Amino acid sequence: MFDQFRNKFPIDDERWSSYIKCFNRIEIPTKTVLLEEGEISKKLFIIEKGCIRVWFNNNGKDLTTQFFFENQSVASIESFMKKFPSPVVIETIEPSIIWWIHKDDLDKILEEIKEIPELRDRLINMLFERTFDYMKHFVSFIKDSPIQRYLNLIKERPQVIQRVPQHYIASYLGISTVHLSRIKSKLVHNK
Amino acid sequence: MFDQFRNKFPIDDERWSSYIKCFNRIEIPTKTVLLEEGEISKKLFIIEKGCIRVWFNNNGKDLTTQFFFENQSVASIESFMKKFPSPVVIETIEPSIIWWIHKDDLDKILEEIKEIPELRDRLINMLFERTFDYMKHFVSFIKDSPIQRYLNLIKERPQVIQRVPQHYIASYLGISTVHLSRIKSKLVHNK
DNA sequence: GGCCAACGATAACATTTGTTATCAAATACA
DNA sequence: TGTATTTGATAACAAATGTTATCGTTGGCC
Repeated sequence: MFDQFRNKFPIDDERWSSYIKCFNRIEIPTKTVLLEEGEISKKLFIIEKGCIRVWFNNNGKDLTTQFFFENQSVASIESFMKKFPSPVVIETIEPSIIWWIHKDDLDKILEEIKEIPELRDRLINMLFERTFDYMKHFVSFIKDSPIQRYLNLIKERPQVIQRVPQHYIASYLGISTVHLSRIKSKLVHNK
Repeated sequence: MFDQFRNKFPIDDERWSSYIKCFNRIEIPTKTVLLEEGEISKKLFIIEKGCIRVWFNNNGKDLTTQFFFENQSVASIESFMKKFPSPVVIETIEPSIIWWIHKDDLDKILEEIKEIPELRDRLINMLFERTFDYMKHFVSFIKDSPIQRYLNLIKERPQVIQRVPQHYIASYLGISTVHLSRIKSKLVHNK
């Protein structure tokens, strides 16, 4: 899981393994909740295998805001950073293998590797990689029609189309499942 | 304009006035464009009097993303920070009195006052004050109906309702002017 | 293998929202 | 002051989207 970082930076074996020890590996089934709404996020998750969605409850309907797959890291960023109660739920949508690290340990590691800024930056970058996409997704709600959002998704994140059940995709696009079905059928027939 | 900062921090008169000199005061009519789409933002604007809207062209329609009033500062943040071409237009919607400072001068000042971190932080905070609201506005597109967005606006930014022409408000809410009219009339009659 | 739940398509109807056109009121300005 | 422009309301119609219900398919699980 972490081999991509090994050998790239001057860290001796002891230190490396002390870092690795901070990570915990769990195997969990579909629909396992990793972070509840209202809970303060203290763990960062990294996906070895499987798929996670992040969503919140909006007047009884779930509204999916993000999907994550293998090698991506997941947290309720605001909650994790600022110790707010999380507005969102983090939940698996496939049987998954997840690594997690406690915020305290992560902070310690980040503090310790200050001397190797490239590694530190690369780590931080990896952790918040998806934040930019997240923003883009928001803007697309303002700019684009549902059909356009769906086409963007096909183009930019085909994994989502392939692996995620359609009703979660509908919730991500902000439309009803029926309407998503209609859009798909229109795309097949008219084109 | 800048008196709110004077006397609060230990800066001698010479230095203070050298800073003030970096700011330029202009009086401009309604519909003056302060930053064009595609231009690289090099000026930060502060409003002494008047009102500014930020918008972009989306398939021929303008889509307003933010409004600014007295004592707020305005820039196309991404463009200003990273020297990207600006995706947005910055334009007055009232006859206005604006102060502006060039990015180079601002950077110089921020560099110089590093020794007074409180002032530096307060300045930076002031500059990016509206970014958080901006985010909130995006989320509300996903969570709320147009009626709800309008009610939120009445509650949280009554100035916008009072001072901004209705078609700009509609464009900010992401609906047609006709629909905004309908919403208003529904609110008056049903309630 | 059989059953139950999850998933997805589709139809019928309701509601929301956009479009176009028209008119009245307010405002700017020559 | 008079006229043109901007602004806002409303009606009539069209398009987009939601809701509810039904049905067939798939897949997990005992």
